[in-house]
Amino acid sequence: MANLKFSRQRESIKEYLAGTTEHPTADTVYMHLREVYPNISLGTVYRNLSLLSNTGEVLKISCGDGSDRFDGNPNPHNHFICKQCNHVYDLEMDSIEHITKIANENFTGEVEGHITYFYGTCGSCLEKNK
Amino acid sequence: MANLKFSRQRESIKEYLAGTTEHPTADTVYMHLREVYPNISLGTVYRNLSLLSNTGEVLKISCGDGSDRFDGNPNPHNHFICKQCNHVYDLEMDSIEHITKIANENFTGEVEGHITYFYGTCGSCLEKNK
DNA sequence: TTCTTTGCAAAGCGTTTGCACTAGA
DNA sequence: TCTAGTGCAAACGCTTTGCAAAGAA
Repeated sequence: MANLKFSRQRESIKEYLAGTTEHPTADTVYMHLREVYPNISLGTVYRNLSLLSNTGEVLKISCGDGSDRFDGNPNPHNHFICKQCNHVYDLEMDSIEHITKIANENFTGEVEGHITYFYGTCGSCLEKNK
Repeated sequence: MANLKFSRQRESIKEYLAGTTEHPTADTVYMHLREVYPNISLGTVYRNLSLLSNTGEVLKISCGDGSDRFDGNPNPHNHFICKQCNHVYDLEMDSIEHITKIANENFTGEVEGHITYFYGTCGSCLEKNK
């Protein structure tokens, strides 16, 4: 692809994402980056986030409820979205990669993979509801 | 919820969705409805589509690539999205509902279900690529 | 009549883009 | 130097919304 040059801003975005498990939106990333680079623009954040998610260094989570979220952990793992507080959690669970094979069985085409989001109510919301 | 009154437009939207396997976007629905109701507005289409997807009569598919798609088949089934032509196909495959149980095993909260989209290359795109 | 739905147009929201300038190699 | 990245602001695409008029019960 194109030549990449170092950029403080991009580095800082990667750093921030690597250090949080919060799955922030682009706007949240922007808010945090502004503490370090007060002049950074939202456009730069978007440009770098899409660049990083294209190279696979960052994961883009499109849960279809408004804005996309980003995950600094590039290793394959699953996500849980709380219906109540909308928080996104990482799931530590056994692999479900076999479902791709199941999908392939009766399909005239090539199923390469899948995107799965689990939903329900998270622990702290269950607690609040009591 | 609220009281529902009959509406020709809503009925026509349901009818159109029930008669296609194309998983159209709101705009596509609008284009088709205009052939029957030339004065129908995009707002009406959006209002009815979200109403119908709330009651469960219609399925909303948010694949995160721009616009949402709608499916007139309310029975649980899985979808395949072609990376090349972006078409959405219904998958006839064995149930994968057990993955919800797998997700629940080590999670402090309540996993109720999941949304899964399979992706890859569809049959007709594979054919074209030859 | 009463309350829902409509058409229209404007606004909203997240995201992308054009451009002149800055900064990394 | 040369090219990639930046800040800014405007534009974009999809969706939602306010409002007065129309339509169903």
